[in-house]
Amino acid sequence: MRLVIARCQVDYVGRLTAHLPMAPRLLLVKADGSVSIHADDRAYKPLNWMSPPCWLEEQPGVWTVRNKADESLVITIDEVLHDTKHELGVDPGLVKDGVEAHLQELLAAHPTTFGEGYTLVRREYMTAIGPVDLLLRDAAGKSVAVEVKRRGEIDGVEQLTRYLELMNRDPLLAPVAGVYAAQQIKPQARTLAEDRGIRCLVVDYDALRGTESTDLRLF
Amino acid sequence: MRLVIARCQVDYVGRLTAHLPMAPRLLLVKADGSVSIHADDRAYKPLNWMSPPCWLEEQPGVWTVRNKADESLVITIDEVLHDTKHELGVDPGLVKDGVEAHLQELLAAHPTTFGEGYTLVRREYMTAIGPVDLLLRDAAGKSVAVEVKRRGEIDGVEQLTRYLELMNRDPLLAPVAGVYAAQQIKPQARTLAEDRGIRCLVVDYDALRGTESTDLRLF
DNA sequence: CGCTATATGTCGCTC
DNA sequence: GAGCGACGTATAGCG
Repeated sequence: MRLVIARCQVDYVGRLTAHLPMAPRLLLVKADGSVSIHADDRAYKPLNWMSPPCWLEEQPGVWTVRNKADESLVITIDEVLHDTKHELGVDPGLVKDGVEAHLQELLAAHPTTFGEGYTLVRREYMTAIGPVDLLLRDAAGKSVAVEVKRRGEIDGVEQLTRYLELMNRDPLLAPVAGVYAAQQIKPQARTLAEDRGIRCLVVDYDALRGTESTDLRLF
Repeated sequence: MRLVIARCQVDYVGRLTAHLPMAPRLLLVKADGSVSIHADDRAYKPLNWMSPPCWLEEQPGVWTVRNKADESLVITIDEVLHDTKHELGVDPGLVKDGVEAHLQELLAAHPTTFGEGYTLVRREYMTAIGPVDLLLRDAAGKSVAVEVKRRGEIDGVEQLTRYLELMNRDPLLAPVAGVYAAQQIKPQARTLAEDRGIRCLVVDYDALRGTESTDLRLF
């Protein structure tokens, strides 16, 4: 990783055209060839950048970064204030906990969370407009489509509504009931869901994980 | 802006829980108090971060960054390999030249792109739930609502559907037809749109701009 | 490689 | 502060 502090001007031409007037900034050149330009505010977002794969051509006073799509980032350097290089190696990577995938996994493993006698048919059940998170059958054998979200907001209800509309036209599945399962459901989302006959289920992630470890202890 | 290269371990507890094992990384501390942790790849996204407003408490070997929502980032530092500070001042900021607004503008100027005899009623036609990008009338005088997007995805169809539902309740407008206009329309979005009776129109931005310059030459 | 859903999305605007 | 839409969204996962 190379760290350069320099007075520079930046011109991006690609999906849009953007220009940064001459000023001191951080230029970050990473081992994968990517380049980003940071100002002294905002943690997350660089002012400008080029994602890998891309190639940096360095000439005195002008850096040009290009990618396959012929987007370009031209960095005109007026004065270099700092320039160091550091070997970091490959990062072991981030371990996340509490994301949607894990929640879906837990619910798939414990379909009775949705009710007595519920069984799992499929995770990621494919439809023409995308995959339904969980397809279950209730005790009576009726199809139940489940949309899983960490935070239940209105767009998740829309998503499930689309799936239900489509699935209910399939005579092999219909009638299909809908359940919106999330760790937290916003009032607006709940109102819309219930108005459409979709059941809302607030899932206690820690309790579910607890069940999991209880199972592990039992067997 | 402070640049620190250090062997560190990071633990984030907040909207989710995340952990980074001990490894050398870049710690970026900005003037606004924000902190981000970068590996030697990916230009855009830090491995972990805390956005401003937030506060860094530095103790020997342990940095703790906290925000109002009581999210926390704990950085355990094993070894500091580099530590420099640089005054950058306030950035003059980015100048963008967008595409999206221009596309709407071009279509408004050339309503016959949608069909023979089409005329523009209004751009940004206000409804109770937001502005419709374009309101047109076809050759027969029937209302046509247009949603313009650079890339046509499914949420644009939902948006247009909501507008159409509302507008079709207005006796002065109804019946209102819908057109989804974009430079590119994803198959999923097309399927949903056509299923709802919404016409999809793929717009050639360059051709349209070409028409524009032809017009300019003619007059 | 292309497509789709997710994101600690972030950012900027309106209400 | 919440809600909504755009973003050069980026990025991961799967066919």
